[in-house]
Amino acid sequence: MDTRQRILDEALTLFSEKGYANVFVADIANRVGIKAPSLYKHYKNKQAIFDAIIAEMNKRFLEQAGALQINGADAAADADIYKTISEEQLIDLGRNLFLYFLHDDYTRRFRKMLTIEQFHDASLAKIYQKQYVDDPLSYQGMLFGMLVASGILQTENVEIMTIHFYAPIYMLLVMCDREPEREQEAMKTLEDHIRQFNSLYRRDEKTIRKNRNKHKEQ
Amino acid sequence: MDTRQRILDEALTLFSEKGYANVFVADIANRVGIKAPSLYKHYKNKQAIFDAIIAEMNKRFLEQAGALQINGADAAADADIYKTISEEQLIDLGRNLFLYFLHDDYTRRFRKMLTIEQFHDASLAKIYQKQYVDDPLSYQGMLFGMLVASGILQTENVEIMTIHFYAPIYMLLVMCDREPEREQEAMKTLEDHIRQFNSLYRRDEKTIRKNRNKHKEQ
DNA sequence: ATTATAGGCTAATCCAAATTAGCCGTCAAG
DNA sequence: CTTGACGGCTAATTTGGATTAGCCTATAAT
Repeated sequence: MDTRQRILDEALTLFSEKGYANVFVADIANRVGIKAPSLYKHYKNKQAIFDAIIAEMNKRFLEQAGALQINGADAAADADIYKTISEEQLIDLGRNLFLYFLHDDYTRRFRKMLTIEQFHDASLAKIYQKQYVDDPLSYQGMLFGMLVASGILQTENVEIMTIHFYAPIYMLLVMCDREPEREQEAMKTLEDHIRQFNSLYRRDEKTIRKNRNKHKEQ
Repeated sequence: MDTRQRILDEALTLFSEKGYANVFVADIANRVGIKAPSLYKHYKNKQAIFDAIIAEMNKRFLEQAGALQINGADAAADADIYKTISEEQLIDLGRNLFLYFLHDDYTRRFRKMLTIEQFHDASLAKIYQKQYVDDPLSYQGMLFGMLVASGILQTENVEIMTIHFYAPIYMLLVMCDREPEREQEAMKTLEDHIRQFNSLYRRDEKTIRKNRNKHKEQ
């Protein structure tokens, strides 16, 4: 990794721990192994480092969105994958989402930084909201929409069902950001949550039979 | 309100919008209507202002906890109140919780400040977690425990049920902190959420009958 | 070989913001 | 009526930290 990139990396680490205003240019330089003035060979000033981090995130984010689009286009195939999704697979789905967000180094640091900086600037708030709330809901919502369509799950309102799935994951995630020592507890809760979610929303045989009867009556 | 108190008040407002490090002592003084050096007649330094805010919050918080204890002690009476809770009353419960957290000026500013400062210091993280996650869950959990005991709601796991109730409220709350213009949307979602929660967990007549049969069979 | 560029360093410089010094008016207690 | 504490002000002072100036070396291109 070249110096220019290492600066971004170390700056992100520091910003995510202390917030922009509490990080000194000299701190960043130190971690990179150079002196503060040398930073200015790479970035115009401190703000430019922050902006570059946001820009890089936007880039990664677009790539990721592109990847998701492909999955979206391939919805039929995805639907097949999940057509027979078991409780254990559902747990895996949630656990993977959770652990990816929690442990992916870049995602985690970026989220913590945005948590601190979100009120400085409406645009940062929007990025946070999109990346850690709206987009996961929209992606999961698409998935659950398919599961409902194929009769695995049942609900009158897929969006609310998706919130019921994701909101606990989100709450546990931000809990672990602030109290990492509670990760074990969070994993346990996460699993219990998804089991209960599954038993609440899964279309069981009885219900299917009941619905058939309803059809006959009409 | 005396000057000493007004300083805390204005400081909290500013800290909640910009974070401690981005607020200048002169900003606080300005809003109070005095000059920066005069602040030092009331507080030793900037940090002491922050500490006093935390101390005051702890005081208010203990009072509140005391009040809750009283309710807890009076659990039998509370149980009566909720024994016949309707869907509309459940929605009110959630809406009130949500709107209190969102609109109570002190709570809102304090929460935003802690959001920004939580990673500076583990003790701040703990306060946040306790006040906006653990305590609401524990209080709601107690309530739902009673509702289950009195046969209004049914579940195998009250804690998870409580998370299913509260996590969406929490997620909508922090959404409104960062994008206040989405409050209307959040209120709508909140209501839909609770209706669906109600229909998922309410022990309906059919189920009661089913359970009676189960008893007979045994 | 020469030169230009990239990227590092040390030693200023600059500046904003916290804090201190020291003065003054007011008012309540003696 | 006078004195001392309270709380305000202006004018320094201090300081920490961002940024600039100017120099040096290595390396890559001509």
